[in-house]
Amino acid sequence: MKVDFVDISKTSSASKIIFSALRKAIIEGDIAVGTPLRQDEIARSFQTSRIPVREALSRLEEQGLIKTHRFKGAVVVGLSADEASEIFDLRALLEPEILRGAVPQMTDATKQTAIIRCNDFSNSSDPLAWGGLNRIFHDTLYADSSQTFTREVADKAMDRVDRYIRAVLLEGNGMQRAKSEHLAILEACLSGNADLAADPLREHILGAKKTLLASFPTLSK
Amino acid sequence: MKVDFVDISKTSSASKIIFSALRKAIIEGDIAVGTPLRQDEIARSFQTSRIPVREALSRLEEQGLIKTHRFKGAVVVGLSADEASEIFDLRALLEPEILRGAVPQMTDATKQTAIIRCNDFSNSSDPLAWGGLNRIFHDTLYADSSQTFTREVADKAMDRVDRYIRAVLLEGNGMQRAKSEHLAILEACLSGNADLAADPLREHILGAKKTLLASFPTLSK
DNA sequence: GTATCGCATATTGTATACAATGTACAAGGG
DNA sequence: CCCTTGTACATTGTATACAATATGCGATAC
Repeated sequence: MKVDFVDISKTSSASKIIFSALRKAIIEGDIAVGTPLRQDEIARSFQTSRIPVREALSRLEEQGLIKTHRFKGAVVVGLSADEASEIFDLRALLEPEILRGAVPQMTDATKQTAIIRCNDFSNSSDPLAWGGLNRIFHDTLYADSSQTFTREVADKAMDRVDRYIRAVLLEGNGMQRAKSEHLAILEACLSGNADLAADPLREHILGAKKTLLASFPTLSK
Repeated sequence: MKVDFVDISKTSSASKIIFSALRKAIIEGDIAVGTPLRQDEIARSFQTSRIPVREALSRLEEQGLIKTHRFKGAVVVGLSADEASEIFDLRALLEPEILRGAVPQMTDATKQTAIIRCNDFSNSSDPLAWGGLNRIFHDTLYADSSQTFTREVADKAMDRVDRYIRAVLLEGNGMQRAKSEHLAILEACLSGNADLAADPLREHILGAKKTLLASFPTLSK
């Protein structure tokens, strides 16, 4: 008899499942900014009561992805141009630092994966997948960093702007530019020179910010 | 008739009250690392049911202050020396950047407050108050920064190491040193030179990290 | 017409009740 | 004696029920 053993203690509770699903839907832009999240409706969708839904909403609010008003419910939070700009500046501060720590630790396996992920992104012809592939590539670069707390922070910062990045990749030459910048960052990582990799990453993020801000009026409508 | 009008929509729900109280108790070290948080017990303490308690615990876990295990409950999370070290590095990255943005915006009122807070800290003879006064001083310096997201991140980073800082201020010459370093930072801020202020702040934080790590074996027991 | 009030409905916040799971300890078999 | 197993208790996870509040609409007074 063959059994796929799973650690049952790691199976998710309803509230965690709901949290993850809502988080994903929000950051990917599947639930538009300003959309009210009705507890009852969500509960029915997941076939549960409102209790785990409320716990998921508490977590989401703590992440800043939604905002609740007492007795009035929760709505998806958006960003002003200034807020988006600030978050990109924060990313430009954090991620190069993470990469600087990750590069010296980078295993060959990770390097191979990074190459593949970079290609996946460059070769994808499905615009809906670009946002996810972009994020996966970045995450792979940071994978061997031991700065777990900083990575979590960077992750949450990314969560907040993810949907805007997706939008930007779709217009203008955003995708074309990202491709070539990714390639430059990747090569620096493969060469093992951390400082050499951190700089283009910083420019990559600040460049994305500029592109985003230029088209922001169109996005926030 | 005179009435103190309050915005009732801003009154807190039970879960928010419980969250704030537990958060404060945890970061100030009043609840030791590893302590299990019993829902029933907390609910009785606040005279509520377990529902709002669970929502508060969800928020706390999302902040990383506690960790829950399915069907086994929640415990207060502590830090290894490495993790603490990493968070100080993050603070050393973030807070000087926040200060750099805040100094040019700093109002006279804030400057006056900062002077007072600096004195409050220096003159306090109650060791139990040092941790709080230290944090208030830092917060005052950042008050006029417009980088709200970054400040929130820095706040949460501070939450995670707050209790260790309190411990460090109590031993050795930690307090003496903090006093003089605060003064140097304050003066740079008052002079209006942001770059001049950011550097000693960075050194202040990295110095605290060093002091902390030196006494860490004693602390984490 | 318009402004206010009162009520019906929708929605959230919380208490209570029950089900599922972990834990500790005693009973029994080897 | 040691190991396993069963069982009672403690604790968590979730469903249901109820209370508190918001919202929209029609009635009424002016």
